[in-house]
Amino acid sequence: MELDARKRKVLEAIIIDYIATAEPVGSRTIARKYDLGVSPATVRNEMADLEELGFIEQPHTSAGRVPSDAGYRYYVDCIMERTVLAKEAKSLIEQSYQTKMKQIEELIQLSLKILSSMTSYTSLVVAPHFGKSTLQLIQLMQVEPGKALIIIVTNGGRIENRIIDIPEAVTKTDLEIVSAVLNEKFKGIAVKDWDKIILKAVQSQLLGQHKVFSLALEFLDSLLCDETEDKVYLSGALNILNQPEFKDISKVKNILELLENEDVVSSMLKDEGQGGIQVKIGTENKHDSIKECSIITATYKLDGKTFGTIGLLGPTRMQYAQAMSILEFLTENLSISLKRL
Amino acid sequence: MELDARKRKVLEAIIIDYIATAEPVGSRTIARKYDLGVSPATVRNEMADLEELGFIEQPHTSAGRVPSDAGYRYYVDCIMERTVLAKEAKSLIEQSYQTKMKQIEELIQLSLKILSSMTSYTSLVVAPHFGKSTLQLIQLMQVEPGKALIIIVTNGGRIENRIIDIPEAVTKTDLEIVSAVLNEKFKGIAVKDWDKIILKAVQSQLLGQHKVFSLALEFLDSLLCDETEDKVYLSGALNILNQPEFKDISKVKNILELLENEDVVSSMLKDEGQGGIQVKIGTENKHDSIKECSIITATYKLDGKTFGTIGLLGPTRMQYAQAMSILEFLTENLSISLKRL
DNA sequence: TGTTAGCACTCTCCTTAGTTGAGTGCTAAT
DNA sequence: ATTAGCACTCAACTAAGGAGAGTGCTAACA
Repeated sequence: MELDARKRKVLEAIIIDYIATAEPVGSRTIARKYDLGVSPATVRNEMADLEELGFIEQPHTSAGRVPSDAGYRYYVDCIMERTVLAKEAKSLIEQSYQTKMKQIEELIQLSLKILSSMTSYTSLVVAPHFGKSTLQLIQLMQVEPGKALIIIVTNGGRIENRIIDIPEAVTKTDLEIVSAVLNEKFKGIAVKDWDKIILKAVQSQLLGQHKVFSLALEFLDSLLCDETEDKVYLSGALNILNQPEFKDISKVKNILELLENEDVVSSMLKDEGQGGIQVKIGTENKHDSIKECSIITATYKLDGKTFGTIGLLGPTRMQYAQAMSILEFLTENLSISLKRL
Repeated sequence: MELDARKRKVLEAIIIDYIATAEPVGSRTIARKYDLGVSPATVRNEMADLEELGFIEQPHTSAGRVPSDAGYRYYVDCIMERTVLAKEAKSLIEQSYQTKMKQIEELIQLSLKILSSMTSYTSLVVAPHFGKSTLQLIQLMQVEPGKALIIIVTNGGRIENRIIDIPEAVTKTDLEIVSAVLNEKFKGIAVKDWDKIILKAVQSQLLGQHKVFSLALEFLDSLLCDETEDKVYLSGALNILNQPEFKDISKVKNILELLENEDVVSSMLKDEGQGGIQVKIGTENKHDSIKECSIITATYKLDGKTFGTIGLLGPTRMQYAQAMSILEFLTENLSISLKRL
């Protein structure tokens, strides 16, 4: 759909003003504040056209106009120019990533904090499927007679552990043998590729030797089941409370409840499609409680492969240009930092 | 302070009714619903006395009465009888603890979920000071050349780990030697007793032998510093949104922000004093944002010693009797389950 | 033909005034 | 000591009357 230059300018003005004020925008305001060099009457005519095209709406007859979801969509796709981040903002992000971090989780948490504090929106991460990681180390050790600690380390510094009961007769040496065998079998292999068949095969092959093998394999198996779900992190959820559109407590409640449900958040973010920065505006979201929200998502990489999704949730009246720029720049930095781990 | 029987009955009726309805209670309601066998006029006289004593208040002249913090206090201390939990409630709790759990954290999270779902209040735990735990196992292992994983296990199944950089020259055997020495030095000792002096002593004693020692000790030292803070868990924070007294979004915001601050939550709960069940009502709380809330706390034990605090946060208009009973019963069960770990 | 001034019209928001009803405190009778 | 009766108070609701912002339409203008 092509709009002539003036209509674009009017639509842009309405959106920018509404994003800033959260108040319906009138023709006078536009004519004055955004010098289009035409009278309010002309603007009114343009507005009538824009309304017919579905880009703006009137809350009631005598109110100004408010952008519709379609309006925001057109703005994001065809009008908006990505903000060039101020040097200070860039160096703020870069410096935050300077601190040494040893765990992938810390990096993610840091990124979320930066994002939500810079944008005042809620930031979300759906962290990598455990299955995509490769195993770096698996080790069993005795904690006390009858109890062993089993620990695995994957690339990116993710660590999982559990204490398991073992027969009292099992010695440290036994545990070391088991560790050695498991390491040999699984090291360097992506967790998702330990599929049940391999696990079973190893299990039957080794079952005769030690009960411990089967317990360890049980743990690995449970990881496969439990950790098939993505892990969800979020930060700045309370920022929602600052938005005037959510002064109504029941809306807030619905959204916060949605955010507590990891599956839902995960499905909200994961719709990557192309990669790059994605924007979902208002009703483009599936879940009812966030039909007045927009979500901007980006993906980050580890070992060259797309790993997780990071997103920003705000009202449809969102600072798209700025938020997208920040998210883009931050995602780059995050990917670089992950590489260094 | 002694109240005569009828005043106590009137106060109790007011509190029970207000807890149930969140509406100011009038004399007529009391005379009718809670059969005291007297007329509203008599009740009015009693109410005037109770108001003078500071146990109830009038929001405005022509409204009914509302309990004051002092009123709740008197109710909790002198009038209320602890609810006897229904069998179903008890067995619900007991059954929840039947599932096998291997980590102290899982148990805590479970307890919180039970609490907040049974009471509809927000439940909180301030988890044991790391320093109180004793070390069960410390182990270093190589992840890849130049990187080692250091892991410690304390009683109660708490596990901490970190990946540290080590000189490439360090071999697996070196790491095992270091592990062995550290185990020997620290095993069975409470973390808080690894004070800096001992750490330093060990450090200077061993520094000559391996760089790894000093790195490992650095980790232990950082645990001492970082983990002096208590760990805070919470569940059901959104339950606050259901209370009519918090329909005002700014109050909710203040409270939720308070709950995000771990130090504050920790200071809110830790005021154990005697042990047993403690109640802090309204303005008895130090923090302004929860001056309209009450907190019920209890402590749970591990190895016979008081370990952590578990609490319930709700409006001052709280189901004290029921909440206290649930909390008490659950705390017992939690302590028993911890023993089994 | 596109732009603009003018104007009547609409509709929300705010204020004011009146009404209702719950609940009190006081007084006098029991 | 208790209670019935009554006048009084005050929040909450309703209705009515501006005020103001903004529109759409028409007619004049470049």
